[in-house]
Amino acid sequence: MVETQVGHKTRSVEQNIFDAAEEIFHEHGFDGARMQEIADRAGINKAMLHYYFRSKDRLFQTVFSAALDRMLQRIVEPLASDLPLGIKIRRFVETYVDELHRHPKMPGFIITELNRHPERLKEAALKHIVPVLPKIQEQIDESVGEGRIKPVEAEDLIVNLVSLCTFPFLARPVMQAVLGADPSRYDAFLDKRKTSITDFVFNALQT
Amino acid sequence: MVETQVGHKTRSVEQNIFDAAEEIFHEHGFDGARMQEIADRAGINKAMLHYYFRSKDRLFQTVFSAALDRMLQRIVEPLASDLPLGIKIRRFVETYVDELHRHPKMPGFIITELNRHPERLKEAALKHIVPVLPKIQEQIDESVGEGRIKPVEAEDLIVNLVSLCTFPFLARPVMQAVLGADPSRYDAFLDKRKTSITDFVFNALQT
DNA sequence: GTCTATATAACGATAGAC
DNA sequence: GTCTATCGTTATATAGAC
Repeated sequence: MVETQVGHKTRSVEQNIFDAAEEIFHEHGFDGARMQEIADRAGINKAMLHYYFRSKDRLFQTVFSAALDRMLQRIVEPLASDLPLGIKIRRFVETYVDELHRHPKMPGFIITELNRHPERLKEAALKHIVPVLPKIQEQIDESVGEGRIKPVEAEDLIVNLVSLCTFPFLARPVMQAVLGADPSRYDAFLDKRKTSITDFVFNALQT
Repeated sequence: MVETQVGHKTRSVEQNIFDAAEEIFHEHGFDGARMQEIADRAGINKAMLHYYFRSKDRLFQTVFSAALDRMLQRIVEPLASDLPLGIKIRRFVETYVDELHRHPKMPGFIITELNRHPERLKEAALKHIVPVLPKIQEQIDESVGEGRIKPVEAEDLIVNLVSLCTFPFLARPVMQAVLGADPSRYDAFLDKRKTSITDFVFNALQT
């Protein structure tokens, strides 16, 4: 019983550290993050960070891998399903934009850190995403054969979808200012885009 | 003549420092950049950086403002012209993607630093961009009235165009891996997108 | 203007008591 | 496991000779 309690307590502290590290790293990146700030937010001492994660680099790796895996999963999951192409696109945009609303800083975090250290992208993280491309291409070719949509490369279609959804979150400070919108109006704009992106893509594909 | 020489020499050293700082800041961001590395690349001593720019923060501000102004100009210039909407779109995509090929790291640099310090976005930088929106909206409404294109918000169209062009450069490490492409093939993909983006947008607008 | 040498502060990490 | 105290290093920035 004592061991179980200790076990639980340990897991809990480790989780507190992870959660705190996630917030700080997502906000400031690796270079801008301070171990002291993570410790403060976790409500523990700086030495504890090293006790549980040995080094700043290891702690970061843990946070980064979790973020990358989560984002890739959120992108692949709806695209890998067996739904018809149109439903699949609509479903992807809705679920992915919702995810971005929940974690607006994740794409910027991942992209910045990956540009600075491309070696952090492990092969394993991509295993489930590569086979999705040929599958989508099949669906496209099928619909094209039936004369229902215009021909398009699967690569382009997916890159377009992800770009249209992600970029307005990434570039929020500039875009919000350019559109002359306050934060809540820009949030509304982002959410409204769930339908406007879908319409835009559907129109582009329509024969 | 001596003063002129000194003047030239001074401007040249200052320019060397700026160029070096630009490379380092664009690559590592503010937090990751080291004054020593900038000095090394400029071929001068670390103390000189402070002699010419007083502090790391001031040197960064100079580099950042230059980057932001340049990017905004490259986006606004073709959009603010008097060309017909279709030509304008094609022209924008071509010139903007070319600019991105020349400076692939600028969008990531600007976006990262602006997310961390939104206060760095001065009102002045946006003065020339805000009036562009109503103008494009006019052009859209006109073409819609003539039954040549589908109705669309100018905000959405511009955000879509910038997203489609910029994101594949921003997320290069992930996207290149996902598409299973080597660097040169991904460069070809990016360049080919100049026409595929234009086609995609034209199709989306087509009645 | 340009250098060397150094001040000052902050960071990641560890030692050692409890 | 958790703390305090501190080590060793590195960062920005400055002082002062030339």
